Amino acid sequence: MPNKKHRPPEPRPAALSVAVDVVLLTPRDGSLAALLVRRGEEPFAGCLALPGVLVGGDEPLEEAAARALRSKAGLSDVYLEQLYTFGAPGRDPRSRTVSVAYMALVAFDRIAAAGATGALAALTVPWPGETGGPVEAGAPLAFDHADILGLAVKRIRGKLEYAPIGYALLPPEFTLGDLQRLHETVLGRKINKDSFRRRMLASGELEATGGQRTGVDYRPATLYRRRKE
Amino acid sequence: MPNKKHRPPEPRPAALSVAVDVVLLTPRDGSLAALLVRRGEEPFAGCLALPGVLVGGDEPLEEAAARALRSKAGLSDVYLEQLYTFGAPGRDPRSRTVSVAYMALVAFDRIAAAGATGALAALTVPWPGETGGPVEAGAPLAFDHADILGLAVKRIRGKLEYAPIGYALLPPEFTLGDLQRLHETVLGRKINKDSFRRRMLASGELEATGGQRTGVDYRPATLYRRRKE
DNA sequence: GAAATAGTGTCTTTAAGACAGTATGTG
DNA sequence: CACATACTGTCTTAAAGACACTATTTC
Repeated sequence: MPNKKHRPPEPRPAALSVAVDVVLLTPRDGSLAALLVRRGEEPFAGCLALPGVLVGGDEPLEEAAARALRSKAGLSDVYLEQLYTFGAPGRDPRSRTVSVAYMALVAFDRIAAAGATGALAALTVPWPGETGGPVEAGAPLAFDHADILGLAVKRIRGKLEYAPIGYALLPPEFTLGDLQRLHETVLGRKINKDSFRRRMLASGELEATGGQRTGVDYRPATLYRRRKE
Repeated sequence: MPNKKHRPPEPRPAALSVAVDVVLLTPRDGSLAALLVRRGEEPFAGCLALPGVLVGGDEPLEEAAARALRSKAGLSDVYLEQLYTFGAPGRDPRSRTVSVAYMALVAFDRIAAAGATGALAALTVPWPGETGGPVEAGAPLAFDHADILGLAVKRIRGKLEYAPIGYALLPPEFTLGDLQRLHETVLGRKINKDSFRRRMLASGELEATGGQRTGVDYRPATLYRRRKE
């Protein structure tokens, strides 16, 4: 009988609000940035927040996440991955809301191209640490969105080590230097060049196009594309 | 405009049911087993299911998961970790229910000791694959619980490679052989003895007690405990 | 001594980091 | 030519797997 704490009476089941929030990350000027929208309504009116919507009664979670991106940022066809579910009772002061967070990584161009249609407001999130945790985004974020953002960055950095993330963020043909700079941006640190080259070339993911990068001040680099197979 | 599919009208926000389901894993006779309870009610009456409850209106998610274990299996003080959230519209035929899955790993003794009080019904899940995916548990599982179980096993196996999981499942003093057998049980495959010994001893997590395993038919092994620090 | 597991020592392979040195474009 | 980056080759280190061998208990 190790726990003699007072137990509350069995809670009665209740219908709760279910929301999705989307962390859309993008490499921008050498560091990671996240898409944020400015809230018009209370609570947290005027604050920055992750794009999110309430889930419809017959709507799949991932579809709701896609809808959030579409309606708040004008973006479609983004690969979304579930991140974590946040459900602390006080996280939304209005009513109990459980939020399923999703994350995605897209090239900045796509956000910029869609920018006109959406209500998106801010884009740069200076990222201090390396290990995750709440994030400072200049302005304070609404709700627990700083925690969500922190977890998202931690997750994407972890995935980069074993998953072929990032090819979708580069043009069809790219150099190993491009790829390394992208990885460094996502990871937020320099990585060893020799080891990176070896690892990428040994992965079998790359194939040389035969072409070279032109229009640069220095020795042109071999262009690669991601192998189809 | 890459996507010209018909878009449904914006769904109206709705209050949904939020549940938690708990995957309680335990090493048992050399393989992983999961705690399942037999459902009394429709739907899926008579089927095996993961212990779960609906989340109370003011109840944290993790607390609801602990309550599920307490009420359906008589277990308290279990370390729970959020696994994934399942929310496909058809997963519960009665009404739209989003389920936040949690997982835990405990020693079989604790389940057996609590067994009398709970309504627990089945305990052994023969585990076929290594990579996750839906699971056969002998009997068909209710709802999408086979998928949840599959993801849980995949996750615990992944974590074993870098996290000091498992010490809580052994008595305070144990041999390297005990620890290796535990890892092999969780992973579902044999692992290299030499490498395992080196890795464990080099991890700094272990310290020799000075004692030896007695009462065995063969050379007694050094006993270790997990280092406090 | 046989059986069974515990534990040690060494060799090979693999991957990462370090670093020297060469190659090739621009100014 | 200097400069900046691309690329190659080699050395070292660390960790994993393989394997041979020794050690210590019970029967």
